[in-house]
Amino acid sequence: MFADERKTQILFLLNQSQSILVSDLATSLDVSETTIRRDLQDLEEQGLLKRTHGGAITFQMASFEPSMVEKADFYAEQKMQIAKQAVAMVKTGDTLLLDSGTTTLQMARILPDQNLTIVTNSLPIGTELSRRKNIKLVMLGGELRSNTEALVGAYCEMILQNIHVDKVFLGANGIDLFKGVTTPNSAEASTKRAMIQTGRQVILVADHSKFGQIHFAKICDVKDLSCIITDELPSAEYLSEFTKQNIAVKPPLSDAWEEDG
Amino acid sequence: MFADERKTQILFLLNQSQSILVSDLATSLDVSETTIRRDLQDLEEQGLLKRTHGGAITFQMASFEPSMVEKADFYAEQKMQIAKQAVAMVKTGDTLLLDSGTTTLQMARILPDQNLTIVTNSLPIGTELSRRKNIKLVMLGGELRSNTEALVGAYCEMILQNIHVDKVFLGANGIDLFKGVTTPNSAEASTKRAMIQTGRQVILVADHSKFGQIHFAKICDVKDLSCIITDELPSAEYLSEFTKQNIAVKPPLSDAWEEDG
DNA sequence: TCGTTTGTGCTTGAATGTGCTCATTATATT
DNA sequence: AATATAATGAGCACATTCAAGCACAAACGA
Repeated sequence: MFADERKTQILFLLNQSQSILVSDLATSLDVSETTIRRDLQDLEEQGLLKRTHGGAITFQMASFEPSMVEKADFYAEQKMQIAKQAVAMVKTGDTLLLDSGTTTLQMARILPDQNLTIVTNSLPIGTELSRRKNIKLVMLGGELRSNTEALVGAYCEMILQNIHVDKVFLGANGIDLFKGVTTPNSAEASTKRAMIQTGRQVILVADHSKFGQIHFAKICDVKDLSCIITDELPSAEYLSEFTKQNIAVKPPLSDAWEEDG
Repeated sequence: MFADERKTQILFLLNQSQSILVSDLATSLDVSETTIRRDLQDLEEQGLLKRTHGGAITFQMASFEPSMVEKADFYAEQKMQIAKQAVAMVKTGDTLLLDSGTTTLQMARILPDQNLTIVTNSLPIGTELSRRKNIKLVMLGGELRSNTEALVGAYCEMILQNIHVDKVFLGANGIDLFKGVTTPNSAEASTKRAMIQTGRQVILVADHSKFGQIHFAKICDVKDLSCIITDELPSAEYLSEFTKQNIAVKPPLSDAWEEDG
């Protein structure tokens, strides 16, 4: 039996049972386990299955996303990476402003229960943090936008004009070198703009898909940011511009960084 | 079964019941509880579920989790009666202010999905109403008091000074003819006082146990109320005083009432 | 024939997955 | 508020599986 025949056979067997053992394959195909492992490695590189310890499984078996998780949020894992990076910037005693958004919500979830003051305009973030003992929570008020569960408007901005925080963690839908940071809704853009005014450091959290996107309402220019946390380095063009404007860019993989911006 | 298969299975089971026990998972997946805990830890890190003591819950579930205050509520049934009475006073198009508290939370839950504007300083009420399509929600901002999940303080009152509503539904801990309406916390009392200023009609929702009680911080005099909704008629002394001051008293059993006060 | 390439199997140290124990912490009970 | 009960996390031990390097053999072209 040729190697390619064997690989086809492996895929056939796998599709029947959804998961399969290296040892079983070795027995039934009458080759050593080493050979099977090499085959599985090839097949995984071709994206045809997912290896596990002791065997392999189909992608349907491996991926939780499609039907399982309610929100078909494809970037859930990346957002968690970004959230971890962001949380790493937080120090005990800090006063933070968390904008509404899924990434900042993840941040709130993994925020350590240390002495902190958190300001937010996001209802779910508020609910999440309301149970924490060592976190002092200040909600911004205002009208609720139901799509984003964010509070916006004049009342919100009225409070923002009266506070000052150490770090603002901002979400956005698009980042473009020329058009700046943008979002679809103008009321939210206005609120986000007010948020930027309240913070010494403005940190944008955005996955790589946001680079190059442009949406209706402009929030600010790229130069108004102190730091961008993302999951994948943007193109050299973006990077050099960020460097020129002294904006720190933090992808999740690296470890040590300076904490200025 | 491989670890990844097992994790997929965990998510599948979790999505069916919204919450799940470590012990049940260990039994049905035939591994030790230690292993299940490790799986849950991984899944939590990926942002796919929220761990609790003894198991895990979905994020949707997490925001519904009843607060401590609500659990230990002996008068739940009475409060539901009061809430029904209160909701009966609401008309389409009304602008309402809902104070924080378990009775007003019940109100929010049974509020018909008609054209309404609701202002509230309660985080759980906000969460409850955020899903309603025909209700425009305005959150008051401010610092969160963790016992009551109410927003209080200067920022809250700043917004209150800028709004006006048709009806204020107020909660309190004590009602006494001489000492007035009282609550244990002075910050909340101050906020409630500001609420009273914003409304044409001030409706107090309070079960019968509150009559005669006096707490630390005074909110207002009895005469400042337009209406009291309760579950059991108070003593003749109270009733005659209320009548004298033209305050409507509404126990739940009766049906027809005039809607002035 | 030789040297090279390709496929396969073996060996070994390292990595991974799992379950157990026990001190600590969270929750429930009184 | 104090105690009892249960759940957790950290560390350890054990078994299994893996990756990488080496060895061997068959296939192939010169």
